[in-house]
Amino acid sequence: MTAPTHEQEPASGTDIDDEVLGLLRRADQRYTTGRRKLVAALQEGDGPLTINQILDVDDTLAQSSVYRNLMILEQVGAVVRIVTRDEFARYELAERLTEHHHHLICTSCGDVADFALDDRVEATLDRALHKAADTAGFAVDGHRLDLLGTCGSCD
Amino acid sequence: MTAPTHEQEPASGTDIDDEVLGLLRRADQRYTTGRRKLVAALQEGDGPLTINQILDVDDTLAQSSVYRNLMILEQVGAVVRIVTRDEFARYELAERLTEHHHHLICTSCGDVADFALDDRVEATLDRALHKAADTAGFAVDGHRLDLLGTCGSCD
DNA sequence: TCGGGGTTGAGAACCGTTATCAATCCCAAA
DNA sequence: TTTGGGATTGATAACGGTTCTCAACCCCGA
Repeated sequence: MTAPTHEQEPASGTDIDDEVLGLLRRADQRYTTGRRKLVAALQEGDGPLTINQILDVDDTLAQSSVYRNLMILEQVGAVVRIVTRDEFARYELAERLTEHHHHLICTSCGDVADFALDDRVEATLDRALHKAADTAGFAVDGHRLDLLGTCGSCD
Repeated sequence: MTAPTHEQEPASGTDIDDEVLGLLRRADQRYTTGRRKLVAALQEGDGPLTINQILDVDDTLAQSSVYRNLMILEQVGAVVRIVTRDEFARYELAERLTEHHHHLICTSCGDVADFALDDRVEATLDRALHKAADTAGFAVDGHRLDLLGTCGSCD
């Protein structure tokens, strides 16, 4: 989502929890058990998850709480909300907690997987984007690049 | 939306109408007055429009008909539905009727404007994307690149 | 001119999401 | 440890963008 701060090693495991804890604290929010389970569920998938996918991963979570906590985690900067083609929103951990990446969106089943671009390509892209934005009087704070097509399991 | 078929000159004015007419005919659909007005409204804006923006441009159109006809025009390949950040979908003429381009999405007011990238950048990007998609067993049929930031009028 | 299938448009229904609010939990002070 | 009180939870109602319904209308062909 955000322009790459190249080579910020991917925090993993409890590192992510620490980071999320800090982000929540900064906003006078607690890192409750439910929120921990939510973050854990998001770490599971290899791409952004819908609410239903989250509830499938952990059926001890309540739908309304998941919605509310995802909203809070997004405001705090720990989670990003993504809308693709279908009617469901998807959520994933913010790049500050993972790595800069893009999405493979399957136009058949709607599933979304992550992928990364070569750093060199990413750099030239970033340069071109900033130039284009400047001429349009637009202040960039990130870009979003998705690939549309058919995933392996839909062949 | 679709990978660039470089240098297909932008059909304009009645050319677009002719093209849309053909697309509709091929699906046994008529190009009625309402649909013509809809296509005209989409040509107005310099970016994808929401339903409300369309109704503002032409208040003789009925909301339910606009929704239905946009759906039909999308199935036929004349229009593309776009979802950005907010809760409103946006619609624009398909690239086959215009030109390959990308979107400047203002995270403040939600407005969306078009912009194009240098052909050279577009080409290297396309190459890198296809390579990435191949290794993921993904059949590409297009990409989507958006710039997120603040537009001029929101400074 | 007439017949009939496509199209229209006002309103109802749908469904993902958000707001509500009483019950519960958890931190901090005593 | 106990207790008070504000944050959090979760079942449910409300919301709103979009889709569906269906009678009235239009338009093309015979």
